[in-house]
Amino acid sequence: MPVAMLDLAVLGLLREHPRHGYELRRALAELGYRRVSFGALYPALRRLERRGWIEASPETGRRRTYGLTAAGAEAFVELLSQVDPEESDRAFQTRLAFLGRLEPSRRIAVLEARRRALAERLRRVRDTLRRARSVDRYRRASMERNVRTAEADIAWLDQLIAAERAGAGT
Amino acid sequence: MPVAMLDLAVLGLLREHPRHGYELRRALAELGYRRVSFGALYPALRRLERRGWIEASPETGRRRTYGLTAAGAEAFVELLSQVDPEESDRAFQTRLAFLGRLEPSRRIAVLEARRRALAERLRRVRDTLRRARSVDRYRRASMERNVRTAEADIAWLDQLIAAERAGAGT
DNA sequence: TAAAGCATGTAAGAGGTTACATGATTGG
DNA sequence: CCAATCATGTAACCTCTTACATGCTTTA
Repeated sequence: MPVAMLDLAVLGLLREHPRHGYELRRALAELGYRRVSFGALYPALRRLERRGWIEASPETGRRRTYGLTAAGAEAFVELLSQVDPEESDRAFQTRLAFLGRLEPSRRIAVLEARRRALAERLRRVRDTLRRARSVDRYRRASMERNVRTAEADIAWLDQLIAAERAGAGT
Repeated sequence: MPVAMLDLAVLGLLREHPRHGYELRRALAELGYRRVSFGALYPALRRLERRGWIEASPETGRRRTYGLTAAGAEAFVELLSQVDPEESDRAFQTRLAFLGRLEPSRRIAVLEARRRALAERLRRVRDTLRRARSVDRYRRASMERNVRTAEADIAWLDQLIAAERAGAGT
């Protein structure tokens, strides 16, 4: 069950306040989503509505303004808490953007799950690098980059976890 | 026309020598693809065959062994050379894995196109960071990570480009 | 008044996922 | 002999992309 990150982002944004599709697109861009197409966004809204996670308020002019339902708020916390070990950096970034909306204990669990996943990835990448003797220099460069990036991300997560434990306020 | 990276990887691997599906899956894993599903792989082989880019040699037992055609070799170089500015790190990594198969001048063009795309990304991310005053600390942490990562990747590309210009042999 | 931006949507098609189905071969 | 691995595939479903369609409002 890989969570659709667009769904998570939409729920998270509607948790802040009701919005219509076009407005969501702008907010998503600020979250770092490079222009979500309408062919992705509007069907996603229908999907979430069908599941009872969001609902449209009476239309104001041409706009369909959606708000989060109670079930949606629950689903949001659930989706946000489930870290998939294989999830991409991009997906984790979406998760992180809404981490402040979770209770502190759940936040730490998410950060630690991500840290474990990265540590495992680092282990695998180092292993591949060790076993690969005569690989082409581009492949080697790419593997070395993977090691470097994973190390930097783990150190970064450690900082976030430490700050979280220190119980910093926003 | 966003290039399907799986297609590119398959063409690149078959350029080395003919392989059957199951074997391709193993080779893809070594390239860093976390287990490509058969429901993705076999249809991809059919697709490439339909386009005349690969062809199966007479079957050996249960295996269908595919090789690259002349048209496939041409398509491979074409696909490998076209860097999409929006392409993900993951996609670029696939491209990089086969960069050694391009002529040196094209290699540099690919690396520089990627560098330009990253520089542009960095510019945007810095801009967002500057304009974002009162963002939540997780979002800020994530933006700062983006800046750091982009800077590291640009420096890394600069090294690759310099090595390329120096005309290093494999 | 024309262009750009606001606003919502549909249709076709590509490509991916999971689950299912089949059967041979190899190793403990 | 049973489990794992080799090997190929299909079917249903999901989500995304691009392109198209419509029409209002603001600004140069």
